[in-house]
Order: sequence, then structure tokens, then C-alpha cells
Amino acid sequence: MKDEGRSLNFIEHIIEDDLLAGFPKSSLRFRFPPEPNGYLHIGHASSICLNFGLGERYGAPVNLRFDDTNPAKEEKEFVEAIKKDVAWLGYHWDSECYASDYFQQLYDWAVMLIRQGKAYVDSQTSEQMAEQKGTPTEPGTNSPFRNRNVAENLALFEAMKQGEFAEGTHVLRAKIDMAASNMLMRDPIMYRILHRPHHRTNTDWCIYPMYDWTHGESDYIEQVTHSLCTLEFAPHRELYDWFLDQVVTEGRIRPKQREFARRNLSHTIVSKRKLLHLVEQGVVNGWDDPRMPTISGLRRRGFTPESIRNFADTIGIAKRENVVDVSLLEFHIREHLNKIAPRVMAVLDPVKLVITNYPEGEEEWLEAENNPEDPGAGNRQVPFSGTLYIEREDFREEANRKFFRLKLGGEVRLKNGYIIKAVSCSKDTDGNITEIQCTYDPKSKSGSGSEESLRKVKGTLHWVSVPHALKAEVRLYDRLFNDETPDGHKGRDFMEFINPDSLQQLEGYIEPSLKDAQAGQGFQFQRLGYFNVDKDSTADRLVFNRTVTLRDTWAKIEQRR
RNA sequence: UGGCCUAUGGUGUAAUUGGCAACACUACUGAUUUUGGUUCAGUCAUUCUAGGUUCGAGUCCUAGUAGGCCAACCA
Repeated sequence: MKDEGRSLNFIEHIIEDDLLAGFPKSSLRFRFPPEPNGYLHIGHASSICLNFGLGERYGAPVNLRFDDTNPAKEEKEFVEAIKKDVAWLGYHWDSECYASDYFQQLYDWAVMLIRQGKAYVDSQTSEQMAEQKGTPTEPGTNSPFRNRNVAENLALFEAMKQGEFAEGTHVLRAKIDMAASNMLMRDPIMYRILHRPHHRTNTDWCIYPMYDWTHGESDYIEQVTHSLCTLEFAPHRELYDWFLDQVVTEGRIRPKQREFARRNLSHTIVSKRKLLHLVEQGVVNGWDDPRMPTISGLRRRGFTPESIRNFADTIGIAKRENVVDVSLLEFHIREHLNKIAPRVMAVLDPVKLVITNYPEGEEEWLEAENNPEDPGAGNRQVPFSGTLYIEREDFREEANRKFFRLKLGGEVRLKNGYIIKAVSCSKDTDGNITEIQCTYDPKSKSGSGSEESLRKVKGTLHWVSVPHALKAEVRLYDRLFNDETPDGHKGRDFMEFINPDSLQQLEGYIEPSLKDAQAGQGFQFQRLGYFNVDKDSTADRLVFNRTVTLRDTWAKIEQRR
């Protein structure tokens, strides 16, 4: 395991304590329980990494369980997307489970509770029941149907199941305590009538169990030992335990629920409802838009599973409210891509540069290292000629000595090529520079070993040869929100903080070695950032998504100016 | 006018359970560098407050303060 020596988080402490108390390690089992009603996002990634990480740490199985108890919101499409995302993150689930597989068992147990006088059919409207529920500071009052006799409850529940009633006319409730300080214990609903086909059970059922009644019992059926969920479920624990009390038998494992704080990422939102809003309003182009914090969006943006796992591992898990800075996520993707991404040259804001003393019509192929961080990555040939594109911001007519780039009369090295000196430049009528003229030192060729080639010049520029360059579409992304916590302001809608400039599309020039790049491949455009080939690419036009820029200390110096 | 949970640098997480507050990110210095990248070295804390116990408190006790969650036939 890679986290040898790492300190334990509070969940691991709980497990270690259980082990110390004699619980057999071989019985440990976890689960990741998504509801298939949307796409997984970076917040889920933390939960996935937590549960599957525990599985790896303790050599325990982890189930992927779909919490599919609400046919009104759930779809098969989401099941497939979720499976893809979990697998992409690199995790293997032991069993693929569905809460809907337990509908019969849940029903049988419910009948048992009715027989024991612990559940009853309530025939009021939801409004009436809400009134009787009380408030956090006032106790609730009993339903007039609370004392229906067992035979009547049984008959009614059976009729509910047979589809004899309309939606909303009856529910099954657990008979607990309408005066409980925990409102979830005030006779919670166990079943409601829903005449909707289910993505797996189709029309077999028209009564569906509620979350609280389903979740703990599902854990119990699967013999999950530690059922981990987010903090807002903490008050549910009492009910989770009450429901378990009704069905647990000796010799079988009794699951325990423990709660951790969900991870919040700065400058983004991770609420399925709000993400859906962004999609529906057309703020982004779908769930896998590279600006979305969904797993599919991050994948398309060019994030690697390793970077996301390392990120989740670094932020850890605890019980307090938090906002993790996106810069940490960016650090992890840079860290990984720095090791594995092949270096290439691309010019995104081109200005033409002509080498006046370079032989007319000549070209040559220069040796370039694919990745200085990985000697095994090998070399490639890059075409060079007397007409190049360089980045517009890499040239200034005049500049102070802090500007390490090209200026009139100044020298600079062309990456993998020659040392050049800027002589003059041409402008259009508006004063924009249209061309830079320079000379080169033929003896300064990179790697030639000559005295001139070893000369130190302060700046090195990337470039692309005009006659050889390929055009490509490049999409530059910035954070989707200008505010650190867009949904953290009372009385203000998160949509107010949308960054209008989160996407910039442009046409750039790339070196010809990229010609056959495939969707999903990541590269470092030297001195610019990491870019990933988008699925919108066609045979004659590549599209690149900027995953993240390189760290840019020059930009900071410029900003401070 | 209730119940439950949480408070450690700018951010996130630790602290062998009472023994020198550590790690990572960010920011800032400097060195190296044919990527202003990478790498390397360094700098940045009244542990929410006030009392108390103790040789010694982030940790234990008391009283406060602040924040979050709970009244869906959602999960």
C-alpha cells in the first residue's frame, strides 16, 4: 500500500478499534451507494475513494449498490454512467447490487412489523401529516389512524401493494414516537404508493420503500460492516438503528452507520440539482462539459484517475465543514501530468517571425526530447524553417531586463533549435506587430555540442514552423464561478457568480507530430499548459481542451506591476 | 424555543491518546534550469474565548461564543 506510514483518519480509527475489540478483519465489508438519478461529481469521488480505499487497505470487498427506491427520478442511463466513472477511477466492486433487489424482503419485514403492531397504514394527506409532525421545538401529535388494528393494517397494506389505491392516499408508517426530539423518529413513512414503472422491477411494484427503511436493511442484507455517509444523515442514525433492531438476528453482522463531512471545492458547486440547472440553462454544454466538476467532465478536461485519487487522499476525511481550494486539485493534476505527458510545441496566439539569414526554402528536422522527466519517453523530430510562429506575448520592442523573452536587439533561444536575435519588426496601420525579423546563429544548434550551442541565453521560446504547422481548435477554460463559495451566500443565487469568460475558443498552430493524436490523449504544450484531445476532434481538425496551465510565475510578476 | 454535530496557519488534514503543534497545498525568498515548467533550500500559528486541574493541556474539567444539520409520500 502506498499510504504506509500515513496517519489514520477518524473512520480508520473506528475500524481499528473494532478490530482491536475482536471483530474479524475478514468480515469487513463496505459499500458505495449512489442513487442513479444523476452523474457522479468530484464530491462523490471522495466518497468512492474513501470506501474503496478502505476496501484496499483492509483487503475487504466493496459493493456498488444503487439506491434505486424512487422510480420517479432514477434511470438506467445513470446506472451505466456511474459504473463507468467508478471503473475509470480504477476501482473494482465486489458485487453490483440494487436496493430494488431487496423489495420482496423489505415487504416481508414490513408485514412482520405490522403484525407486531410496530407499523400502521395512515390514510391522511401529506399536508395533514405535516401538520401533526410538530416542529423541532414542539412535539408532534398522533395520527387518528395510529391505532388501527393489525388485521385492518394488513388488509390495507396488501391492497396498497395490489394497486387498489391512488398515489398519495395511503402510506405505511413505523409506529415510534410522535414526541421524539429527533423528528425523524416521529412515525417515519416506510412506504408510499407510486404508480411508476421502475428501471429494474418495471411494474411489479406500485409501493416503494423510503430511504430510511431501505438503506440500513440493505446494508444488513449485504452484511456491510461500516456504512459511511455524509454528515446530514447523522440524525438518521437513530432511525437506522431502530429499523435494524427490528430485523437483526443473532450471529449475523449488524452494520454501523458513521458520518463524515462532504468535501466542498472552492469556485464550484456539487449539488446535483444545481449542476442540472447549469446543463438545462445552457451555461455548459452537457454533464461532461470540461468545466463541470463531474467525473465525466474532469475526464474530458484531461484529469487522470490517479490525480483525482491522490487529491482525495490528500484532503482526507473529517467531520468539520470545509472548502478545499481548487488549487490543490490543480496541483495534483500538474504533478501527475508532469511525469507522464509528452511535451510538444503549439502556438496559440501567433505572430510571424522571419529568420532573414536562414537559407531560402530550406528546412531541417530537429531532435526534441519528449519528456525531460521521463528519459524512457524518447525523442522525436520537429521541423524547422526560416518562417516561424511564436507567441505574440513573447516579443516586445522594448522591455526591461526582467523580460526574459525576445526584444529588439536581444537574444533568445528557440527551444530545441537556434539562438536568434531580433532585428526589426513590421506593423500594420493600427500599430499591431505583423512580423518580426531576426537573424540566427547557425553554430548555436541545440545538442550540437559546439561552443556557441552551449552559450547561456536567458530566455527560451517555443515555436512552430509555418510551412509545417497544423491548425487546431483550442478551448481554454477558466473556473465556472468567480466566487469561492457560489452557493454559500444567503439570499443570493449561485447563478449570480457565473464567470462569463469560463470558455475561450481559439485557433492555434501545433507541430505536425500531433497529426494522429487520439481523443483522450494528454500533452504538455510547452510553456503553456496541459492539453487533452477532445472527442469533438475529426480526422482533419483536432480539438484540444486545456486541462490546466503550467504554474506561471511570470504572470504573477506582471500582475504585481 | 428543542435535539444532534463541529471548532488546530490563507486552505485541507495530523498530533504515538497529557510530553518540542507535523504533513501537503497556496503565498513569498533564494539556488538550479535550453519550459519564467520541473527540482532543491528556506519563510509564514496566541490550537474559538475565559477560567480551572497538572511539573506539563490542542488533548482533561467548567462556563461561554461561533458555524452547520433536523419539520420531502427525496436520497
